[in-house]
Amino acid sequence: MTTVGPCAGLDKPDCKHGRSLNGCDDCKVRLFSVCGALDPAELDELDQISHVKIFAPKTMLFDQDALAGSVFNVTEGIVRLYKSLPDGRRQIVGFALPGDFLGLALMDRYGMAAEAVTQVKVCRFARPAFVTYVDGKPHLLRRLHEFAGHELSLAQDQMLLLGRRTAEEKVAAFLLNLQTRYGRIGATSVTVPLPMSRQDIADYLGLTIETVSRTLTKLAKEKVLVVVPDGVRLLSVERLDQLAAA
Amino acid sequence: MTTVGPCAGLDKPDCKHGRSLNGCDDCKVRLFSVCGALDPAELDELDQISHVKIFAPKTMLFDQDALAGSVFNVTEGIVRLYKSLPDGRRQIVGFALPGDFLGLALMDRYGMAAEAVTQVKVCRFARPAFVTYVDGKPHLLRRLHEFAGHELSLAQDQMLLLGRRTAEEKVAAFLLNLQTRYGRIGATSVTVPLPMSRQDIADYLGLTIETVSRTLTKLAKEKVLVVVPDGVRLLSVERLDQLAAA
DNA sequence: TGCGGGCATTGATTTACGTCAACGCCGGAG
DNA sequence: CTCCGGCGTTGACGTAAATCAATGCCCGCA
Repeated sequence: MTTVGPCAGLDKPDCKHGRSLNGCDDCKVRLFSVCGALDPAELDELDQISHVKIFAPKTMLFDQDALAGSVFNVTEGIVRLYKSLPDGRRQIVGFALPGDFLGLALMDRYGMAAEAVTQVKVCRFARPAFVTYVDGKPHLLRRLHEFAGHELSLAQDQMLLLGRRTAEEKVAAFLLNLQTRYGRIGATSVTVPLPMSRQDIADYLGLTIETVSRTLTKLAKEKVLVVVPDGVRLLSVERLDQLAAA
Repeated sequence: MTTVGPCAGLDKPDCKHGRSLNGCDDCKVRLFSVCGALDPAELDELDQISHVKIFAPKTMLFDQDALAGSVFNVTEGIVRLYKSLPDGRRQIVGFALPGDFLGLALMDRYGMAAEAVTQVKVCRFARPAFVTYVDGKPHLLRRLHEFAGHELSLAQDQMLLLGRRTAEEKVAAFLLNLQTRYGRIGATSVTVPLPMSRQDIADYLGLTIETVSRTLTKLAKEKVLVVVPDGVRLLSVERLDQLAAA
């Protein structure tokens, strides 16, 4: 099955110069993602410049301030996006789930680093090719802009969370938010997987691992949730909502 | 000078159906703002749908979650943009200076509230008219998108600040940042005006007024700056850089 | 099957920042 | 000019979360 020639050594046996067998057609996240704005012909064209790539857990998609050579559409797995201070303090600015687009701003440098949390599958596009592609498609640019606007709004919510909420409120909001996002990509459940480490959660919420851990145990003691391996099971979404809202 | 008829009661004697005498031509911030992407003919067209409006200090441009009826380009003064929690805790997500655009995301609701800090002068556009205007102008959409990308990047920097920096680092970064922004709109000086209250600064940095005040006093004692009426004079930008960076 | 190394939890203690409270300054109203 | 109310500063004290420090758990690996 593994081919020789231009495809040798690529991640997937169904490689067709880096694309999956049916290209975007069988993409599970297309409708949620920026690609949802495209008609079949445009999708085909996009297919030509896309490359499927798989990243192992803990590998880096790109580094903070590196030249933005590519943009990505996440199709499987979870990516942590973060900024670091010279002394090592880290702030995770977001977790990218399937359907999320990395490099939305189309700027010439990534302003943050991106690392695979789980195994991650992406559609990669060379930025110049993607920008050229977008140039003749105002509706796609419009869609990108909508996504960017949404991101901006989320970023501002996160500012409110980081600046003005208590540890308990932060954790509650985080869990609910994650549950909602899983739901949108078709994984509705009261069991919320947490593939990222406690350190990741802490760096996302502006806390320490100890505080995250203590807060989860506190919520567990209050029967709001149960801590399970690699996740939590929510017992009272209602109560969690209360905590997160005010 | 004050006209009767359709212009009666408007803020400015040079009113021409809400526009200033020379429209965008004499706009001081045009080149810094999204309008910088437009050629003279387009500018003229934009002029037709713009209305100059003046807001007194402490008046509201729009409220959190209100329907986004207008978008604005700030031409004079300072606007605070904030989100509030039901219990009154507030996070200022940004201060808009001349040249800044409010409603970049073009979404149907403002996600935040906007209040004039000083007297504020804006170009107001009805959102539907503006969206229609943008629709035929991909280069303007591109420019809006660039601005949104920049905003997003700033928001992420602010997350890092809120989540991972100390009070002193926060204040230092805030002052330098503001100085840089004043510089970009042609007000380069080591004296940084602070027209906003201590409460505003605190709500921007995720601190209390007391901590902001104490931190400024501390920096003053260390001869890094001098607190002056409605501002600070920076004595050692170098030292401030050190504090802000790491 | 036992060993080693992350990762998470838990407890004891510290601390940066918040809270509470008093006071001073300044600018507008009478 | 004097009073008043808002804003900023300063000090004393409290506390949420950080730090420091074990200890436990799980999982890959010999």
